[in-house]
Amino acid sequence: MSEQKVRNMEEFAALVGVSRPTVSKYFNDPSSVREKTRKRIEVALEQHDYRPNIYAINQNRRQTKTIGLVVPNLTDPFFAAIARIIEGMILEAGFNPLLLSSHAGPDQEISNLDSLRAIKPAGVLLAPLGRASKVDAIAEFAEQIPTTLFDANLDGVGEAFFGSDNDQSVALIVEYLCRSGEPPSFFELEDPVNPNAIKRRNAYKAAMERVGREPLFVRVEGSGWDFEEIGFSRGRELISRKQLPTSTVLCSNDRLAIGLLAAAFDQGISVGIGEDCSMRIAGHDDHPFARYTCPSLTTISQDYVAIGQHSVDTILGIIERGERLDQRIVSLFEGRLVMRGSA
Amino acid sequence: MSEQKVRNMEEFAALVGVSRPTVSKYFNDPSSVREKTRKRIEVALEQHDYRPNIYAINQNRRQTKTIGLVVPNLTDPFFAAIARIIEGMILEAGFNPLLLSSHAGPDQEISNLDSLRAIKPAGVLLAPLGRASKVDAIAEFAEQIPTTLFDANLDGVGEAFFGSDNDQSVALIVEYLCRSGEPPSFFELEDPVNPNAIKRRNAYKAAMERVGREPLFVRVEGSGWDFEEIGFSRGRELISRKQLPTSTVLCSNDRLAIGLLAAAFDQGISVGIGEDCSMRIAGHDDHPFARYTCPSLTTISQDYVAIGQHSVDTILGIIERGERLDQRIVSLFEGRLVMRGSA
DNA sequence: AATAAAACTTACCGCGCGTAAAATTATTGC
DNA sequence: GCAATAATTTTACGCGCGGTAAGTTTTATT
Repeated sequence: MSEQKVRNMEEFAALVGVSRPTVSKYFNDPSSVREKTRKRIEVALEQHDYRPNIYAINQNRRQTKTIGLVVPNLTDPFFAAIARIIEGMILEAGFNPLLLSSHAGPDQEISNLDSLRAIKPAGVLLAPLGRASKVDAIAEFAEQIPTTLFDANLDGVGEAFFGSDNDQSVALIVEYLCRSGEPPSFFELEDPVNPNAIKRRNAYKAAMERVGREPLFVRVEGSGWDFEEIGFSRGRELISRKQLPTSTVLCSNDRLAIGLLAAAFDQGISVGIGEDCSMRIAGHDDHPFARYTCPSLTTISQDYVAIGQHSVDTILGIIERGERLDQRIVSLFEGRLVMRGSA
Repeated sequence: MSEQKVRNMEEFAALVGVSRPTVSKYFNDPSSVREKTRKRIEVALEQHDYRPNIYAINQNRRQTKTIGLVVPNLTDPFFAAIARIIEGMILEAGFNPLLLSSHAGPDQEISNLDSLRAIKPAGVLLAPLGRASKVDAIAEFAEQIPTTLFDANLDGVGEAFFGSDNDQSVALIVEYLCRSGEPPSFFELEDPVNPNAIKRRNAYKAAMERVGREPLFVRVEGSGWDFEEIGFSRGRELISRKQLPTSTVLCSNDRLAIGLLAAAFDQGISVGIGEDCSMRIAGHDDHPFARYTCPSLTTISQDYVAIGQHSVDTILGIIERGERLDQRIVSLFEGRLVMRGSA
């Protein structure tokens, strides 16, 4: 590696022995220059480790090579896992992912979009907070920058939405629970912020009615994203006061279920499908930790590889074609029943 | 909000009625322009929502207002939590955090540093992978851009290291376990990648010897960051074959402990401090989920607020002064014993 | 070898801002 | 009220690259 420092593309081009525009072409698309030239540039590149100034590049380009990825809460391992998968897909497509977390706050969500606006990304994949989101501001953002939603839908916002088919997945687990024992009650927040929660509530009701059972809701107070804590503290109260209507409980998501499992343990209730168990608990999402709860959690696994891939492909398509979709796409993917020890 | 779109600072300055450089000064430091001018700019700002082009800004600045934050694995809720805290501190200091995850891979770690190099951050906070890290490349990076390490130390790399005092924290929990029952054996990976793991191993040995007990190591095979899985599968084997040397087990970290707890449950072993329990399990780190394991996990809580704050303050100091530290700082913070149900 | 096509060079402009130095304006002391 | 000084603003220049058009050289084709 040469000691000489290359200050800009002009200097680097001189070292290579070609003109600056040729070097510029190379960096935009190495295959757009002649084989021989490419080799020469690449040799020089190794000797001087020059890299174009990213700010100067993006100042003039209409579009950057960045794709924004905004998730509601990175502290939630579920979203951390999805984010990681999608990051990989973006990289594979030759773009740079920029991951931002809204930290469960609508203001932070808007602030993230503002940051992205400043960066002029080619596109954005957004998993919105849901009902807490400032929809108008997000819609305005999506007008400016190609945006697709995933996980949670906001009606009419963005080019597309990819998520889970809660009707299908909840029906799946409700039917399983009914088939294998007592029909479940539904454990959820009284006033959920997440649209999925509302869809699951309705899906549960419909599924129960379909099998001729009366839907029973256990609605607990609690706000925010501290689901484990809510599941634990409210669950403990309910169990100790024997206020649970059934001994089989389907939770609106895995994190609530993890809290409820802890509450049951705390109250000396053994959970599971064995003869000696007095309670069954199921969740939804296949949280990364669902495998290691005690007992391991029966749940629904979302197809987030499909969700991620469709989100990425859609945004890439829009970027390539340079024009928006004629019609907003909404596509839902089926969940898979993951049978474990808890139900 | 006016409909007229402001294209650049020139136009915006014209609208305000001052020169462009004055506006530029305002954005760099609002207090650097006269009160009257500031007010006028701010009024115009509300009417036209202009924002300077971030690429044009950074093209000419020697230093950007970005601080890089690299963690080994965002999928690990422990790091997700730390990252979030540090992000907040960076924001509070008036800088923009850029969070990157190394996804447990040395190549990704280097790739993250390369990305950061392109962005010319004012400073970087790096939690390295540890022994798997490509130390030379990281050291070279730290020469170019002010960098402090946290969580895991790499000898001599970066301006400073802030981490936990494993000697103190492990002694604390070893002494507690010895005081309250059978002395613990130490459950760990045979060949750990994390420097903390090695320090904890040694700290355990020293602490046991100090109380006049023989250190007993349970070393299991397994690589990577899939600690729960390793703890679970290896733990299950050990328990079923009755190969654990003691019924009190101190795990090298909480994630291993979570796996081991699941293994114990799987094998019908009741864990906890009650009369009817036949095993005690403790961890280290106070993982966000440690509160909701069954039973809840007795562990050591790292003072990552202090770790984060010192990391941020140190890098800010270097940035402000514009020069590196005379001497590398190494500062360790004490852990706190968190007594819960498992031990 | 003639021709066409591809690749490259030259020359120029524009992007949106930072920054040092010069010019202006405001403040202070007397 | 006036000069001296300090604070603020303006002038003037540069940053490192993208993009384009016209001209030149190289390569591929026949």
